[in-house]
Amino acid sequence: MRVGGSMGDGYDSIPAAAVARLPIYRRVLLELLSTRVTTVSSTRLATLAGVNAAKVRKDLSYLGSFGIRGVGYNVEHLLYEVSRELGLTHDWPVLIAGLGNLGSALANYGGFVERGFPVRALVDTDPAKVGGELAGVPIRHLDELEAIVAESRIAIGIVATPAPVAQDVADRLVAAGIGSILNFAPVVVTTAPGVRLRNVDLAVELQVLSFYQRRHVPAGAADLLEPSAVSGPVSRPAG
Amino acid sequence: MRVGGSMGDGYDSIPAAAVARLPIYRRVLLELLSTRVTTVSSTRLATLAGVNAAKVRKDLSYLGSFGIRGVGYNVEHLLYEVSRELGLTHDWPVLIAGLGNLGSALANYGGFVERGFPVRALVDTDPAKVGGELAGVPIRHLDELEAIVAESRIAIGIVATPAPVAQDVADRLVAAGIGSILNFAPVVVTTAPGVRLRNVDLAVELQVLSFYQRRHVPAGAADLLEPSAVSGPVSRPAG
DNA sequence: CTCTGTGAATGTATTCACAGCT
DNA sequence: AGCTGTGAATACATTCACAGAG
Repeated sequence: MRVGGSMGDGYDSIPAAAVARLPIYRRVLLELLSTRVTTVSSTRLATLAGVNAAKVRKDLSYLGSFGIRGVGYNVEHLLYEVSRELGLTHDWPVLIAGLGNLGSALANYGGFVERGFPVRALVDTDPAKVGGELAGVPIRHLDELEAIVAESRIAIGIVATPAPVAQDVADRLVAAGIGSILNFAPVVVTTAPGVRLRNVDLAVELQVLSFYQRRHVPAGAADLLEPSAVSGPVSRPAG
Repeated sequence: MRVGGSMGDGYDSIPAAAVARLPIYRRVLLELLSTRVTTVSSTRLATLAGVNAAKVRKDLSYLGSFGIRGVGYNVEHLLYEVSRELGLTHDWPVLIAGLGNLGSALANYGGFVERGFPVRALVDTDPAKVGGELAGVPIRHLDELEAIVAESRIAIGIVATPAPVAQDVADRLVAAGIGSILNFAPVVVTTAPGVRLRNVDLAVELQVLSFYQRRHVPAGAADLLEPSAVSGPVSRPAG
């Protein structure tokens, strides 16, 4: 994936790769807590998270020394520490900009609110949509952004617009004072340094799978691309 | 991120981190092609992809030497080479298992078919859904998996079920002969070696953003978690 | 004896910087 | 001159392996 370097502020002492795994550990810990398990070893946590035990111990050691040698980690305490490190001791209200197929889907998807990211505002520019609502949240016009961000204390903006307007919308979100942007539009957007930004492409993972499976072509599938006549003239020796 | 190691087959000479970026380059190249640009330098490609030029050149060098010194890369030819390397010279029909909020959303999302992953089959176990259709694709019962996989030449199975049944469904997909699985259920699933598998959590990126923004708490947000009474008893020195 | 926490070792990824082609 | 392709250098991440706490 696609984890960048140190994301701007020079504060992070925790490696980016470890940060990216904390949410997985947190999910496992929540599951363990709900099944009344009170203690967990690095080995068990590793199995449930799909990584190896040394990695779990190293990752958790960046947060402090919360385990007990010979015993393991207290599930509830570790969950608290991981949540605190991730900033998930409180909710982060999000706004979704762009309510096409993907935006609507994300607005209805319960997984965000479940993990502490309630969808508090929806904006679009389509007059047919503005004034309506989705998942119980009113749809307002993109132009009202500043007011919405202020009144709803929005922390993170999710961009789910068509590619051609994604950069524009991201710029407006930043101008409205939003400090973090998650971009799902099929284009890379950029922001001024200081704004936390992630570009996510839902189809990337499929394409990666396709790479690793490419030697097993499904029989009978038609080719879409051929080495075209135009690519021939590129002057270089064959091979 | 969340890229694993070498994904099983010992063939890959291309680093996993580079593979994960090829889809981004491909997207940029498609955009350039549609705007009639015929040549692109590593610097320009890097800007559009949101990475640096040295990385672009190194990544592309794993595919071969397709650039022209002093000039740049031929857009159409490079697009072909990248597509070929990713296995995207033909479509990869996918099946979606589980049609709750997320599964339905993915079925309606046009981004998959646009990038060569047509949704050819939908399965669920809910009698109220089976027999109906979504985005023009009939919904069938999970039990018909083997037949569906064979008749529709399914290459990749997408799991979007509730967490408790995700592992079961993944096992059935593998038993039905599917070689790649993309799991969106909020739980880590595992498979026998040889099956290509990616576990994706849509909320992970939000949690990572929350980590990097956690020192800027939205004013007035209520705390959800407190150091609980239970976490106290963990015996270790403070600090 | 069990299991954590962590230095040291190893393995990957990124970046530099420049030779060499156009 | 401009730009690629790539060894060498650096930075980052993972894994090993074991001392030390319980």
